[in-house]
Amino acid sequence: MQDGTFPSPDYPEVTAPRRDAGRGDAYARDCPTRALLDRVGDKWSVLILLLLGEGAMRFNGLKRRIGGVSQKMLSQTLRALERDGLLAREVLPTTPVSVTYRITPLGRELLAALRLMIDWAETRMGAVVAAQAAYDAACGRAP
Amino acid sequence: MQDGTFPSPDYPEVTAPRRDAGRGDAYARDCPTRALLDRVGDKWSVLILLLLGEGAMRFNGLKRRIGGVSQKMLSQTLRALERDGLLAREVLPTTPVSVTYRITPLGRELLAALRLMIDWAETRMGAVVAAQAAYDAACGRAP
DNA sequence: CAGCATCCATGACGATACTG
DNA sequence: CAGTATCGTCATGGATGCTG
Repeated sequence: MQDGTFPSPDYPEVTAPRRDAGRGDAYARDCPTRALLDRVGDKWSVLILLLLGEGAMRFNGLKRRIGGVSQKMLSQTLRALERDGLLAREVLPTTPVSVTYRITPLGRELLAALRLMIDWAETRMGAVVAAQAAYDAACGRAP
Repeated sequence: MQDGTFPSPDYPEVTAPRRDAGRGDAYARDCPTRALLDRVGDKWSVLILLLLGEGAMRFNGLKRRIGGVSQKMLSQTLRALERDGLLAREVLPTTPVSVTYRITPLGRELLAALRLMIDWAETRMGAVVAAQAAYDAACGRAP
């Protein structure tokens, strides 16, 4: 029971989050960077790209490796990443069908940029956590 | 009417998004990287860091430059970034008070990593949009 | 000027059940 | 195995009004 229109109720739009695009915002937010950050900021995309960076995987393989993702979110995120051209989906005509997901060159490019962020996080989030503790000590419950 | 407990209803937690941290997730999601991606993925943080990268600014200055942010989100995001140690808040005792926000060295580090992502987006999001169009043409409404 | 408090709409996400 | 469909929840974030 589907009339065929494409975007399902919660289909993630990548190009334009459909804000007030008419306004002349000083710093436009429907720019490519915002779209990328939306994708990268969601819960599973980066995890999936990281895993597929190690090698191609099947649906349930990903599900097991991630462990904590619902199959709704997994398939939804995979479809979005495929649509973005960041990964490729191959259907092998076995019985039952097996589907393999593989990162594309474009996805690998993004992953490289992503890894710099990840490296920064792993070396410097300690400083961030320390700053948070200092902030909370000073303002949160000061005597 | 506030009993003094710190986290307000919608206070952004950076360290742990309060998932099922008890589970032994194969790929833990309450890692520093996830926390960073949550911050970076929200709507205003990156924009604010970029603006403050150009120079210190006041509250309403930021609000004007961004144009589209509510002051709730602006102050909330600024407070979170300050708590993370990514920017500093200085109160000048003028009349009325003026408050200046300035990026910290830590914030500048993050901004540098961020800029690589932004550069990637600006050069390669064209390819992503093309992939989306191809995907939609093939699956969305194919004859 | 620089915020905080409150209400409310949307939508992201998870749980569950069902299919080829 | 690899999904789709549906429903409920809860957080995100915008609008509005008030304060020092």
